[in-house]
Amino acid sequence: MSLLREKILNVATDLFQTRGINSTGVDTIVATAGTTKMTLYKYFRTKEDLILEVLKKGHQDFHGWLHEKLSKSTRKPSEKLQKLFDFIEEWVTAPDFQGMAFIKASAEFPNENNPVHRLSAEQSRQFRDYLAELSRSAGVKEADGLALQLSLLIEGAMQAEQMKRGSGAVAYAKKAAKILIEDALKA
Amino acid sequence: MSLLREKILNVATDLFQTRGINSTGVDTIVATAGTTKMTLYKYFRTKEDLILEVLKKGHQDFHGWLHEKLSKSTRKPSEKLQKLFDFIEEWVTAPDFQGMAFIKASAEFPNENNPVHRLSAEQSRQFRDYLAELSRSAGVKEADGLALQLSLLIEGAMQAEQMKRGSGAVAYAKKAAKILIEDALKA
DNA sequence: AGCCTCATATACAGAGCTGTATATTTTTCC
DNA sequence: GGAAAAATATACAGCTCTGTATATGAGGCT
Repeated sequence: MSLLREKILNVATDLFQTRGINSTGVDTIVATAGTTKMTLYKYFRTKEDLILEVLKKGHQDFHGWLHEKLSKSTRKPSEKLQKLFDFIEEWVTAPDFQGMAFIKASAEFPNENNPVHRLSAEQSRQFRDYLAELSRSAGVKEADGLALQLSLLIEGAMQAEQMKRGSGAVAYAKKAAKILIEDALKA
Repeated sequence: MSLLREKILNVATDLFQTRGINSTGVDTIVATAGTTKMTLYKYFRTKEDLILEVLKKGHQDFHGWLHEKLSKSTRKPSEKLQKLFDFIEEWVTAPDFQGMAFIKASAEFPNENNPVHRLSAEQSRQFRDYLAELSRSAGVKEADGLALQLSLLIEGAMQAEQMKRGSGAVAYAKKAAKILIEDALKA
């Protein structure tokens, strides 16, 4: 509804990624968004609330994008699993990719009781569940196991690519995934 | 040489892992170490210096431990690659494991020009080089590729285990590694 | 004893941080 | 036009942070 709220969310998303969450003050956020603290605190109760909203939006964007891409690409569940890494590659090698929000957030808030950490862990689990669902539909018996392995490759590649752009990590993750998927389908 | 310097390093290592680097003030460090800021700044020029030293020590500890374990386990290069994930599992499932320092540090300092980020990336690369060396000695043709894939699994598993202790990620990483290694040896 | 190095205690400057209070301007809607 | 709502400008309280300055104590060495 509110343009300003969205603007603040987008600016915060960008700044958190490029400078880190704890290193980004609300003053910087409102200045970049071209508004004031009063407005920010009208839409978000605290900075922590803003962080949580940024995480939620980021996860929705990623998950929604991926799910739509997969849906449009093919209807056969077995092919979806094959296509998966093509889209992951597309996502990760996009020029504005700067790391996965929930991975970084969990590093900045290591305490397991911290709300930000909890949400990050929850999102990581949700993504793994989605991978398990894909695997199960594709006829993989040990779907949970494969899902975990694929998530390690994906999150590892995202981590690697964030640490050094153009690392080429995703291409190798893709090859590894192909081998693991084939093996899991045989079993 | 100095006991206090070591004490500060150890305390900082622990606090950085459990609370995050940016969220840990030097006041907290010296209070926990049972000393004062004057002493800390005698041994470390700035907090950034301290962070860099903590990273260096952490990496040396890990790399030294792993290399010794591998050396003592077997002399055959091909077996080393097989044993690798047993030791990784031992390291990661140790009760005091709280994530890999250089992974977290790169998330807290995303700017590629930041010294902390640079050192983190450097350590990540060094570890991958070590894996490539192991792979090459074991007779793997595409050693760099396998090394990258294994590093994704390892760093992904470390990330997962840090996010949620007892996730069992390492066990599945191990299985995946076995498949990938076999495949790479065949090629 | 006297010296010298090491560590401590304490205080503080200067900056940045989150969150709020107050007052003013702009927009919206009838 | 005129009232109600939304956004702004500005200031500030209270806290935490890094890094330094100053003055004091404690232990080893000759």
